[in-house]
Amino acid sequence: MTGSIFDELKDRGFIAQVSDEAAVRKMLGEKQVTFYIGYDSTAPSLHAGSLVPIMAMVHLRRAGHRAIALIGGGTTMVGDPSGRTEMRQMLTEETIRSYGEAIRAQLDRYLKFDGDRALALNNADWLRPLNYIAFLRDIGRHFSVNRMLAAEAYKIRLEKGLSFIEFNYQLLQAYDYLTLFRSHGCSLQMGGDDQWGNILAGVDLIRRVEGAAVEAMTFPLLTTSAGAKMGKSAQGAVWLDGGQFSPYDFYQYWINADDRDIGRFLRLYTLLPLDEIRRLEALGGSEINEAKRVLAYEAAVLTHGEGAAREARAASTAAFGGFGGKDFASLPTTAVSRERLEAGIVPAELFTEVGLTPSRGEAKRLIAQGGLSVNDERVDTLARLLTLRDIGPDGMILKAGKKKIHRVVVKG
RNA sequence: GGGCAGGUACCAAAGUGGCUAAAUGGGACGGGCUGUAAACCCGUUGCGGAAACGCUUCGAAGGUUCGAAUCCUUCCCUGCCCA
Repeated sequence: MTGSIFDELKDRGFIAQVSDEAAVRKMLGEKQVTFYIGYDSTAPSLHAGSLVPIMAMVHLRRAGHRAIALIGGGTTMVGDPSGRTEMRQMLTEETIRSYGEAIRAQLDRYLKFDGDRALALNNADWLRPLNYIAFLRDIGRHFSVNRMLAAEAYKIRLEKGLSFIEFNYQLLQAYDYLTLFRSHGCSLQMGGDDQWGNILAGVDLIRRVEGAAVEAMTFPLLTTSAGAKMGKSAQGAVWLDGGQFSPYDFYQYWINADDRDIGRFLRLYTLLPLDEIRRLEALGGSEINEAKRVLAYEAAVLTHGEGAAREARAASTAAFGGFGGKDFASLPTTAVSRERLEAGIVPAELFTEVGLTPSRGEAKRLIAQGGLSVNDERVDTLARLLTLRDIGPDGMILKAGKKKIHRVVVKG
């Protein structure tokens, strides 16, 4: 048991609000605590925005505590209105189930579910069978509509519209906490700061029903220094699934971080000791790129494993570094048939085909603006055909803008 | 259930019969400068086409018209007020 895990989290910037700081510090320092974080199954993969709660679980688990990752198979059917301007799209049961499984598998990579110190549960197991009337009488009566309506989380929705189904979300989440308290002795719930109200509702419910004191803690909702939401890139969401967002792109996401974010990100998204982080963030000028490489590599190791992280780093160095090994093999690559290359392909077609541009029109626009290049030579005419001759020993390197790179090789 | 106001491109928001692929702002993207950063400057921003031009888009479906985001009908959805 690491006595100072609470302070470690605090120093790393993980803590936004705590129900009772002294009590939480004490319990985390004295005994094994069972804590939980819920993940709703709204997408087939988690993205970089979920990394903070994941890292918090990793830290706590390493410190000897017991982690419960709660897959929201039941709550996702209702949809959390907190902080949203509109109602979530309703997903089918089947979709929710498959998303939930994918997310569970993803979390397993960080938490290593062993059924003892780290376990994955699904709230569909206890929410689905609920009886409406019984639930209203046992649980619903403890909730004050007046108080709920006054909550910040509902403010926007009271202006734009809030349906009854969503209004129930908080009760279900509170009931989750109660259930985990009863079945697993769970006494700490964490989540993003937008979950504060929902989490406290659970704390209250447990106090009223069980007369027990349990705790709550939230993580800051991060934006980048440029004001963007965490986890959005030019390519869209920064998925943690390598199939949806390649390790190379993942690595690049961190490399491209704003200078001002480096220290913060190193603390949150790597397990490096604070001393080392302080050294890295002190680097000035272009040397800060060294810190970015460490951040990108460490983050990639945690999410994609050491091998993939190495490859991503090598590809990145090859594409941008100038010096060092020319390891283009790890760049995202597409194979094109020999026949088509012999005939020649117009750039707009090939760039769009490999996904560097969303449409031919966009590709043409970029050509007109000097934004496309092949083997580092600017494409300045729509007509220039790309052929076998453009394929070098490392293939043909296509670039859209300065940062989006793709490699084309001959098929077979 | 009744009354009123709305649903326009990624978002916000103009447009009320042809000059509108649709003003403006934000966002995003590209170029320049740099350090694969920020700030700043310039540019682009429906799809196809080298272009001429064609095609699809203004909640949905029908209709009027030479011509519709704009007029009519029905339907779906949202907000406000009343029940």
